[in-house]
Amino acid sequence: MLRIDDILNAAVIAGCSELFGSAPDASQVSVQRTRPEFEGERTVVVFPFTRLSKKSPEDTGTALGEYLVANCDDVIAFQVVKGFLNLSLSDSYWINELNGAVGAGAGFGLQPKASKPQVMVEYSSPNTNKPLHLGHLRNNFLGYSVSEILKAAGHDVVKVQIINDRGIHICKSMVAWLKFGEGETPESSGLKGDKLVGKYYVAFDKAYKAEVPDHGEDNAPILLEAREMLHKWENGDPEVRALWQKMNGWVYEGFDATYTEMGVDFDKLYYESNTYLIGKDQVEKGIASGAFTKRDDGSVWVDLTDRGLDEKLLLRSDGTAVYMTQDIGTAILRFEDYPALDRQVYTVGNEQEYHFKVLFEILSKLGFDQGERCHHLSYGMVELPEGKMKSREGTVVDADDLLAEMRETAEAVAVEAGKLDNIPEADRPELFKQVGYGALKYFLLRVDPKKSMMFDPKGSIDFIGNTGPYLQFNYVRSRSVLRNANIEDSTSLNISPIVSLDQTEKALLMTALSLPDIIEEAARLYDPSIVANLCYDITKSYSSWYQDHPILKEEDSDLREARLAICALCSSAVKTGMSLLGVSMPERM
RNA sequence: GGCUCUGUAGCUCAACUGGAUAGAGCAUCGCACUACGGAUGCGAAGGUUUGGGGUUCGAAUCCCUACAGAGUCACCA
Repeated sequence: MLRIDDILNAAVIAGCSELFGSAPDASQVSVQRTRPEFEGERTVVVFPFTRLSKKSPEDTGTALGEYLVANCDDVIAFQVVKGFLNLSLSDSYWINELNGAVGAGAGFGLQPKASKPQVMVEYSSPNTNKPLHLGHLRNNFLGYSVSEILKAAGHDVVKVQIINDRGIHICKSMVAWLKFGEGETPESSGLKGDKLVGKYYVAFDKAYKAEVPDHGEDNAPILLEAREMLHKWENGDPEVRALWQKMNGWVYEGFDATYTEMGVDFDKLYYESNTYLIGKDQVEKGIASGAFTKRDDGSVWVDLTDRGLDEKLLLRSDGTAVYMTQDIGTAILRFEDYPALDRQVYTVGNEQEYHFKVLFEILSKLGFDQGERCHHLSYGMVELPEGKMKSREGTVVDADDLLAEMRETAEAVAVEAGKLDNIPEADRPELFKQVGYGALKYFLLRVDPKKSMMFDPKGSIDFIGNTGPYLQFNYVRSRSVLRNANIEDSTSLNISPIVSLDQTEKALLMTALSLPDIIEEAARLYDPSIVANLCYDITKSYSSWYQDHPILKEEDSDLREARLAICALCSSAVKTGMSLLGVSMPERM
């Protein structure tokens, strides 16, 4: 909240106590921004106090308003409308805030580094035989953005992913490559490694389906071969392991290229082939401590019915691990790797909500108190106009294709608008990425993560209206103004306290100044959409203000300086906010 | 069937977590126009917040209920 809000909160409580003889509970005090159609900037809702004052809302508001004007230096006037007490703050208050924020420079809105507990964020974690698609883009952008937001809020963040590099699915691709591949490699085919392996996964499926009518689903020869290969892999067969490493290597090269394009990164990688066995020991410990129970058939279960959940299998009767077993092991491994870790955040689709509820309960049951602080960053599916993406129907939107399309669209729009004359040839590819990827990231992140969202590939993404490029365009314009004013370091701007600001300017300032609160809230809720919406609010207000408030042409030098500062603050706040979404802002476009 | 989530303008999304007359963008129509960068700004039109009850000064938001959609409830991952 704004600095003034703390003061107002306290003053309202003190005022009630003095005027009405008893103080309201802190939770009853609500200070919010005044709606633009009314005079003033901050509003106190007075209904809760009528019980104390035993007066009408209007009289209560008036009494409180008079008290606040008398006792708070920055409150210069008030107005009561129905049960709402609207307060006008002094120009000097806003100038002070503006000076403070501009003085903080690029650090405005950011908490000191590592001033809060260490958090691990897991995201991406793809299957290694399918290329990345649109759903992964939402996952990656979300995970990356939440990591950046947590950092900005002062947490030390460790970005990780678990790579699903073993199992029957990998063996399927390997079998198909041996049978049909004729030694094809990324180099020989010119295909990206992940695409090449994906191609053989599809080839396997095709061959398998052809065999099913004659042999049945469970006895198709090619499936038996894959199972045989999985056995060999588990027994460490050197040839199988070598092939496995070769093909996974191709996939990683392909994925890395895509991650680089997306602008996401990881501090540490976990591989399922290294962690899939470690959960069993933890399950054994759980049996010993009484957290889990072993049944007569040898299977192991956890009973969570007292927590409103079900019983869940942790080890099969033959002693082999299930998915949950691995996740328990991996989670505990991570707590061991990072002893200071306060919690883990898992960026995984909402179809696994139940799984993570169970996982966190189990961690608590095993004595890890971090369990109750862990968070499943659950997100909804990205749907197409014709419904869900289905590989069988060929409606999967490939990540690399989409990124390329965004670059091309950015270029086409720039050419169409005749914007490239002043952009050196060498800088253009980078610019098209900034604009194209900015549009895509903003589009995917401005929606509340938990909601499923609609993506229309044919309509593509607009570059006007509430879009990434609109924010970039206004950023570029404000940077241009600052350049023309020869302002290299805006922290040196210092606004005279005698400048008078109009209502539009105060409202704009109020919006931009809320960046620190919004970052904190977004970190608390693990929700980048709040940051995206703030960036839009600032930009929209800025653009409207810019239209009829001359900056460079303003003749009053104090006012000119103040407007330059507003310009600097808005552009800096939006740049910071957008960087938390993984969107980089061009200087020219 | 049990549990979870969602339902807001023609479409895509907001609404400070219970506050004032529910706001933006797109699309439609109109206005500004040699613009400190027009990838702009302003305005019009568009709503019984899925229906029905309830709680209270006050509900898109909380409770109950009906309806619609999604997910989940595997010795799958």
